[in-house]
Amino acid sequence: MASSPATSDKRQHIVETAYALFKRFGFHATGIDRIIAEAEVAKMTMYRHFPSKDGLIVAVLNWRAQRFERQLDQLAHEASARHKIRVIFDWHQRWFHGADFHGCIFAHALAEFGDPTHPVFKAAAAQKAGLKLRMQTILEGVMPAERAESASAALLMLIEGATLMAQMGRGDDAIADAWKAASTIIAVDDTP
Amino acid sequence: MASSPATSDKRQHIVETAYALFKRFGFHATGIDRIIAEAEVAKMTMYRHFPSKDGLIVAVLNWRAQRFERQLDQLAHEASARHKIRVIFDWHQRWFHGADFHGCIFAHALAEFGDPTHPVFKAAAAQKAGLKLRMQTILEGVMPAERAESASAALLMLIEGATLMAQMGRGDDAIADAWKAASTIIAVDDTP
DNA sequence: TAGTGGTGAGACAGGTCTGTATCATCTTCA
DNA sequence: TGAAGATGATACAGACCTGTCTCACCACTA
Repeated sequence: MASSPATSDKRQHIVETAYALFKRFGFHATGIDRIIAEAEVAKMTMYRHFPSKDGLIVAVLNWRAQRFERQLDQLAHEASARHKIRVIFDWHQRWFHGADFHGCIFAHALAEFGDPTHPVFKAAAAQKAGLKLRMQTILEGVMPAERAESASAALLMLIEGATLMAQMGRGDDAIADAWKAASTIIAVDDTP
Repeated sequence: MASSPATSDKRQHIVETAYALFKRFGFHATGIDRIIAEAEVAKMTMYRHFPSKDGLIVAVLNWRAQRFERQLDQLAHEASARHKIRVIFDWHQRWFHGADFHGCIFAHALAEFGDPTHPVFKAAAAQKAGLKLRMQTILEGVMPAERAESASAALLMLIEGATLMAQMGRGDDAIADAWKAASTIIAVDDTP
């Protein structure tokens, strides 16, 4: 092999450990020392795999975004557009009920790195754009492209808003109300 | 007077200076030294008015929430519930176009202080609850209480989501799409 | 056996952070 | 004039931050 398996293992272990700490305590509040202590690796091991803390954050966000996309891909077996959207909302409902739910790490990244030119900002914005594009593509099958564009934007806003509500402890009502609104949007926009 | 006017002036000046820095650079990334340098006050002056940095943050959030409520109060002169909600959306549209718009500072506070028992978290959550209650009260005049509860939750999610989109540079489309969706929600829920 | 690459452990530099202490200065009002 | 309170300026402590450096260790391989 080009690289030994132990190498990739260490790197991935650091990414997942950092993810758990970032999402719980935030990016600035989580120090390198805490990450390497929790991951039980030497500091130099971390800095050999990632150029800097910001580089690690970007790697964490990209890994998390890919996992998110993969999970939705595996669930996308429903026939109708309405059901496909519903599957996405259901995924969020289950996510809200997870033990270690602390809000959306991408939204948090946007909050802590407000500069649009910053790599962390870009990585977080890309995840949002990906989710919107996914829903837009689904809706384009049942409505004009222009309507699919604005409807998918509205659905994304509902999901983001629901995630914020869930972080404040109202996850159950949030996703139910969001789906009620989403259902209305799809139904109205679906019938020209 | 009980306290000299200069006292309140200094305190308020610190609050507004800290607000400008917090919303632009975040809470953890903004140090006390930078706040007092920008405000041109001594460090002890700041610590005489606020018990700690967290105390200053809470004071900033509470002041900003009160200003927000005051601004909406002044605009709430429309007759119909639909127009009253529209006024709130319009306020956000103007906000998005402001020169120093960097997203919602309350959402950012929730992101950086994830502990629900933390005073900063509570102050931020209170602002969201206040906005929802305002819209809920408006809607209760034209629909059953139960529907007003879930409709106001959906409207809040749309606003929060639109604010996130605006932070990513899509403010114009965001508020338009949000209002389109909101209009549908109000219209459908309005006719039983 | 000897070399090679990944790793662990920890010291270290240079800077920044929050919060406290000290003392001089200014304004205000009696 | 004199007292009192608010403020400015600055030094300081103790902790934490990111990132670099050195050296020893271990597994594997030629």
